[in-house]
Amino acid sequence: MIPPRSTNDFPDEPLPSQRDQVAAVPARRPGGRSAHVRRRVFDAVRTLLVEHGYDALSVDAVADRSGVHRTTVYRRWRDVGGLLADVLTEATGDEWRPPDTGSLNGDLVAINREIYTALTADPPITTALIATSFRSEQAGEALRIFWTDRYDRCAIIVQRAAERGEIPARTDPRRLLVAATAPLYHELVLLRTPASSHLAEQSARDATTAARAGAFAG
Amino acid sequence: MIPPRSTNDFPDEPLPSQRDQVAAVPARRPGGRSAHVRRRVFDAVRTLLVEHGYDALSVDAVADRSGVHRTTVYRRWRDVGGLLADVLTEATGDEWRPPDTGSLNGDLVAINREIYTALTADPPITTALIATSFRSEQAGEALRIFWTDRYDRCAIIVQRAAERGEIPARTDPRRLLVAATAPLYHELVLLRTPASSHLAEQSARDATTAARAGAFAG
DNA sequence: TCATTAATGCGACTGATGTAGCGATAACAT
DNA sequence: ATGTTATCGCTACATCAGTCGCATTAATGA
Repeated sequence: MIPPRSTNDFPDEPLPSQRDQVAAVPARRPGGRSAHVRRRVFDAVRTLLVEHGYDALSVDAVADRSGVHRTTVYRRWRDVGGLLADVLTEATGDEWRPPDTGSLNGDLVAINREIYTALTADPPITTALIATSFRSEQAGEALRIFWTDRYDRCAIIVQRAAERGEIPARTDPRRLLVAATAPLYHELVLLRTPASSHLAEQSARDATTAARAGAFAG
Repeated sequence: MIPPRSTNDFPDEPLPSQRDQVAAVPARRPGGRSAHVRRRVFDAVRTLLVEHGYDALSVDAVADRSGVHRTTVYRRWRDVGGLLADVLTEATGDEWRPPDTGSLNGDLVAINREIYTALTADPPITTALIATSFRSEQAGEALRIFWTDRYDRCAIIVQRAAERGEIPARTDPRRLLVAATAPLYHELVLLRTPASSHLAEQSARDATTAARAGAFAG
């Protein structure tokens, strides 16, 4: 349905072997102008998000704010989902590291507090991103990659806990992490439960208890 | 922002004490035509959903399909979210009962299989409803009510397990049920993980193990 | 039967989203 | 420097969601 589009600008220069071909891919031009457009648009997206929330985020608003023309934004990002996907992707290559508090429960609590903060932030950018992921292929894919990356990085927490002898060695990291964090997303995003701040600690504690009892090791 | 609107048609006749008041609420007319419109529109929604999926569901499409005029649909349901909310509400007053297999794990597996089936159905109506709940107040509220009702009804499962001595008596039903079901929603709806059919059994088993170990009782 | 008036039908209108064509600008190669 | 052309700016257009005012129909009460 939706034609495949690279959200990243100019990820690679054409290979030298391609330069001489007849039907060569058009040469890209990352220099100067395009980069400026990209930066101005991203700044506009972030500014609009934190100042007026997701509802104020339309392609037109971003275009007005950034000074870049409407059609240019549409051409390069297609829609709001593409914009958010690209901004998220740019932010996800960061140096985030999982917590290391010395205990499984402490690590899980730290993670859940981060999630809780993100999901109850105002304006609710994370929730808006999740909502957008249902409407935009690009946003959905970007979010999926983001989460996969985070769960992969957090696997070390489970490994360390196993090495300390807190939990069985065969414990599946992803299952444990999902069990610890999913209730937060479920209550706050899907069920829209009035936020209770000890939800983070509670879910972490329940997951720790489960892991110690040998769950996630089947 | 969004003016409150009753999604249910003619839930109550005006009270006798209101009939003589000067600025009385306009009398409703449930007879014949309105009911026909309602039924035709609902049929159109359901038909479009199962035949062409959520993407084909617009107010205009429903109006065309049902033969009811655009503006009438807009007036009575406001948007697609209102339509879905009303259809869901009509379907939720049913006689659904939680499973009773004789064991906590059996009951949780049965529930999770239902959820799994719903979330992997094609066309993905449940997922579409969740997506819509982010855009429509009415759909969000209807879904919230639906889920709250289901979790309330399922509390009996936890009670029975406690009476059988499977789990501590102080186990919190909702926490246990959320722990058992949330990973399904998380993987299938949010993370969009390629569906693996034993996810239902696995999550149920992990939650059972956790409950036996005394989680959800703090 | 008949008057009243909800509720619907109808067409026109607004606003927002997204696209197409084309000229203008500036990045790159020579 | 200079030509080529990728990219951008601009205008016009198309589509869809949603609303408004008014005419028409039919449910209700008398």
